[in-house]
Amino acid sequence: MAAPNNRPSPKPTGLDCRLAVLGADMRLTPHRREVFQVLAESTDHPTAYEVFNRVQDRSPGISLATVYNCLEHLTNHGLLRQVNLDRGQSRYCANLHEHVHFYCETCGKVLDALPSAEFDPAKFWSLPPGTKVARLDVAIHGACTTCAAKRAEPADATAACQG
Amino acid sequence: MAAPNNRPSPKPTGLDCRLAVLGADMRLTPHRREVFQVLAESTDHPTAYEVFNRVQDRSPGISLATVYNCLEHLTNHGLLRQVNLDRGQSRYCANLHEHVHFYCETCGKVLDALPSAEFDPAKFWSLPPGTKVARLDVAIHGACTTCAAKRAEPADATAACQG
DNA sequence: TCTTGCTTTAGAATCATTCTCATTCTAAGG
DNA sequence: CCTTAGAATGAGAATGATTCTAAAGCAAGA
Repeated sequence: MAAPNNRPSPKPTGLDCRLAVLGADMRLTPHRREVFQVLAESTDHPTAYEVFNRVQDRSPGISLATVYNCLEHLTNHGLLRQVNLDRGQSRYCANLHEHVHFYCETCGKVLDALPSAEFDPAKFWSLPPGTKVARLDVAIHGACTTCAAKRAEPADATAACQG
Repeated sequence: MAAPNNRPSPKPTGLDCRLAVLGADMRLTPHRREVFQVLAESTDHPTAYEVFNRVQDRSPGISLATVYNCLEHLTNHGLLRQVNLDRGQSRYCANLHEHVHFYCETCGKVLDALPSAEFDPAKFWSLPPGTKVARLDVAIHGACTTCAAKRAEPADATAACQG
């Protein structure tokens, strides 16, 4: 059953609705709610450790292991997306709309990029017949608006590295 | 510690040409050549450890650290591509043609998928104006021909998980 | 030959993540 | 309210991939 917690939220917010609907078979503990809430309020794709730091403001006693557990559960239940760019720490994202990630190689910022057109991977890349596509993981690497502008400035001679 | 470094390549093969042209400013040591050769002969996107094992057949004394060094250098000089699918070991790929990777979530196989049509990321995903795209990292997750066929068989009832 | 600097090596160190296990909490039944 | 089974939590250990360190090795130029 949808596990309405013992007493936490007096009125189900949009957030809780989402949690209730999508994670129907998951026990919604306060920690999980707060981990999710932190992600829902973030647009910067925080790492597990950053989530840990932010959740600590509300739940000072929470442990990093619990944050990892919560992130894993929420991800497994389709409430979060794990974002892996290169090697290094995983990042997490509560934006469940179909989107891809843009990674600024200069400042490290990660942006969501929404699809602006219909897109069928099988149309653009030749896969062996019979292959079944489950999901597409796209990371666009480059320079964000700010960094691209900075690099274009004539002030720095070393900027002439490449187009 | 037997390092037969005193012997440069006898005659430049196609492989060496490629190494010479692309890695112009890189010293081409025997170990680097062999690491590259192993990758050039592989189509299965081996991990660093798998490369290590294969290189050991030719250079029994090579260390894992050296393999990592070589992989890093070759990657930095544009002779190899590092492939990161989810978290876990990086894989390496000597196919420098524009392509993306298909990852079979059932058997773990990684296939190259060549573009079958012109493709402009900025056309399909809305990026802020001024953004500069350097490269696209696409991983198509799904089931390869063999695994998809197995799953479709009526023998296993649990296969009905999803379409 | 001597110097200088890159390469290689073994092992230690690092870092993110996962695991272990004792403890605590939750939901349901009495 | 009390009990109980099972899930969640926390602290710290363990893991595993990768990187770093320090000490040789080797190559090319002076």
